[in-house]
Amino acid sequence: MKKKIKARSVPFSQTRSRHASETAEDYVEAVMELVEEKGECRVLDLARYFNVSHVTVSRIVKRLQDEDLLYTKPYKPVELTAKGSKLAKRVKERHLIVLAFLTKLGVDKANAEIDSEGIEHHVGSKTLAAMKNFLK
Amino acid sequence: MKKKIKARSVPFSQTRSRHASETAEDYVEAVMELVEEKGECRVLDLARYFNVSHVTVSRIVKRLQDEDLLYTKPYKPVELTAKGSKLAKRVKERHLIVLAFLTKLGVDKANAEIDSEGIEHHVGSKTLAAMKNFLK
DNA sequence: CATCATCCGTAGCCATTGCTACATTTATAC
DNA sequence: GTATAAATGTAGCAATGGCTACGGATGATG
Repeated sequence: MKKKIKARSVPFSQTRSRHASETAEDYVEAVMELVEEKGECRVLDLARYFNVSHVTVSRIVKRLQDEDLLYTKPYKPVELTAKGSKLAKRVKERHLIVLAFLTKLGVDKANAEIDSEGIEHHVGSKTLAAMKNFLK
Repeated sequence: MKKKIKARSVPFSQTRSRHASETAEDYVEAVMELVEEKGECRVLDLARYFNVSHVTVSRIVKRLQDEDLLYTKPYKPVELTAKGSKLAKRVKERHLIVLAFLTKLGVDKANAEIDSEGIEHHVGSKTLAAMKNFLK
């Protein structure tokens, strides 16, 4: 009486790389925000933003530079590449939609902000469209 | 003209432990499902379920046993402890609510299943309540 | 231009979650 | 009961993201 195990679809296939992608999304979004807020984005700004040490930031920035999402030189500010900027805009737009969606759903501001930051990475295009539609 | 960097609230404070908790939630839920489906849950069942090697599963099972969520002995099936069972029920209920919510929102079944698996871990009690309310 | 605080990089540690390769145990078949 | 297949464990490697400790670079201030 053997039953086939139904493998979970996409989300569980590559947990580690998924997390890395989420990190990338968070970082480009943060860089964009910080540049808007104060003109430039330093490693320490990101460290404070994410509540991690500057070492962690610096390593991740290095990786994202290898992925052509960020650009920086030693002791210089962090900037978005064209690719990073494009991603950041998409991420931020999606974030704002999720936030507005949760708010309209009746979630208070504080919780909507917290949950939207976690949820946003898992909202596919179909779900995003449905949220947009709900907002209209 | 220094601006204070607004630190992001909870979600970014402890990325690693958050991911570990998500893993715990996924595993207890999977064990519960697999036990329901085929009477027992083996390491290899979980490996197929999550599309990872049995080695990865076996190490995680060991950790979750240390956390008193699972119980097993070498070469024996994996079972939920009372604590694990309680968590699994909560997780599954939340999962089903998120899935039903996305479906009612107009997302097709396939995408609702994919996205709900990612979203569920980030749905706080307030957001969950709002989703439940929407379903009524 | 020297000093000093701030910023950033490097070294090196740990935990988590992937993996392959190999060993061992358990169960099945003959 | 023995051989074989399947399941599980163990060893050891890599990538990612945490950290502390330390040292070098930058920039502001006198």
